[in-house]
Amino acid sequence: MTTAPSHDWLGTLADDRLSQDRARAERVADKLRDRMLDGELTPGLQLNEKAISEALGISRNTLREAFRLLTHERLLVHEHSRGVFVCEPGVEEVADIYAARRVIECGAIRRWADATEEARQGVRDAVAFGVRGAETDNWLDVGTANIRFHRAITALAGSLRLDEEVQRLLAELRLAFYVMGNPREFYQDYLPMNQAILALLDADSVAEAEQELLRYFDTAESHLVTRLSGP
Amino acid sequence: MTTAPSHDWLGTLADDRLSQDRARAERVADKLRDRMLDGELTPGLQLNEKAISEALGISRNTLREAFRLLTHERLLVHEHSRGVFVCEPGVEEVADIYAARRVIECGAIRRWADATEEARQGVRDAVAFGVRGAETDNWLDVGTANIRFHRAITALAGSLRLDEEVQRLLAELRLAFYVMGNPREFYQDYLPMNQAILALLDADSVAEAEQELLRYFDTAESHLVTRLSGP
DNA sequence: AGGTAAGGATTGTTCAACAATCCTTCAATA
DNA sequence: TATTGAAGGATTGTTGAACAATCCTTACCT
Repeated sequence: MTTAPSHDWLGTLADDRLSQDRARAERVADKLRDRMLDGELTPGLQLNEKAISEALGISRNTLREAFRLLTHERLLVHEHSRGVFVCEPGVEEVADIYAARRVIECGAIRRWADATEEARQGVRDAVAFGVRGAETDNWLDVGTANIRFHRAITALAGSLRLDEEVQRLLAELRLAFYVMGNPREFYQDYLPMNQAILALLDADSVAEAEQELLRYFDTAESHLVTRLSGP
Repeated sequence: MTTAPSHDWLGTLADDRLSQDRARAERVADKLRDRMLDGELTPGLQLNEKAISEALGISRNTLREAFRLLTHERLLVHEHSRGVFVCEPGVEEVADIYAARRVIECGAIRRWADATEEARQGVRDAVAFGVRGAETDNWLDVGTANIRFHRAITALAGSLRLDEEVQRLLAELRLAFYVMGNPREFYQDYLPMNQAILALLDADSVAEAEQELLRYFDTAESHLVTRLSGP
């Protein structure tokens, strides 16, 4: 065997290994999840086992395993002997999700002073990313920045399990967001709120920041609910 | 076809339907979970697919689905091409779990006034159940009462998703509890704490109740950690 | 119109086979 | 002796097929 040319080679190798290491079902689940969060697979749609497994060139069993993974993430619902469908969160689901977020994120933001400097910087980075997106009129970035912001808030608590749960909740919410047509109209209101929260945090006014965060939840939830129950 | 004799027949049928409807995998998962929480399947143990599927008289596929359910509950860990193992929570895991519980349960208890009367009664019932267990020297009941208490506290927030997450966290903790030999010694300290918290809540001293809850977390966590990192 | 029976389509479950991977053992070599 | 490498067995990963169970549609009959 010949020795490979000295490159910075181990880094990319580790990445490859990581993606190879993952089970096929997980990669399929990733693919489907992307399609769902992009809005290509719209809520309510039924996913046909035979058609999809043939299209992806995998067996039905493997696809079913991918379905199970996404069902656990609450992105799909499984109805016995009927099949799997893309979740369409209703008003109750949205209320439940926001109740959970209120508890988790408000509890996390209160740890601002105790959090690591790294975690605090994560919040600042998320806001900065959103500002840059707004300046360049990239409203898709503003949307992801908003999600990043709330994940950063959660990370202040320093619990991986909490982070995962919030990630699940946010993914589920994105399925509800599809009813919002214009993302700009939806997100442009939230960026200044995030900025305000960060300013309060940096001024060590944690209690006020929490109040502002609660206001955000109220407006965002009612935003969604009126759309869902409206026309 | 002959008509069935008039019985109260639909009730039992619905039950049957429900239990039939429950996938076989879930029943298998229940069986395995019981064995794990009884301490029969000790942390670190590998679960062999072939042996277990044959012992239970089910197919390997069904067993794998049961494994997935338990993996999602974080009672099992799955290592690619190596198999599934019973989780053995270490010090970092315990710290992570308690960080999450602090955020969730403290956030939930603060909703005492806003919660439904039903939810508040759930907390009282859990404490009462523990008291009864202590009076009759049934320390197993005191243990389950403690778990019930914390689930009831969580339920004050009114979010099913939060309830499920806490249930997962508590199940994971029970795997760590197996290192505690004597359950009585472990739980008898916590019952009076729960009583004190309830008394404060019923006196509408929510902030003090939260402080007491935090103290509980501190003592319980250090209890566990010293055992885990000690001998 | 309403109920019913047949049929096709889809999902549920199991099994057997093979590929891919990991672990152990053991021998060879520096 | 310690390390490397290869062979082998054991376990998991994935697939395809088969059949049962269920749902949905259609067409028919009263």
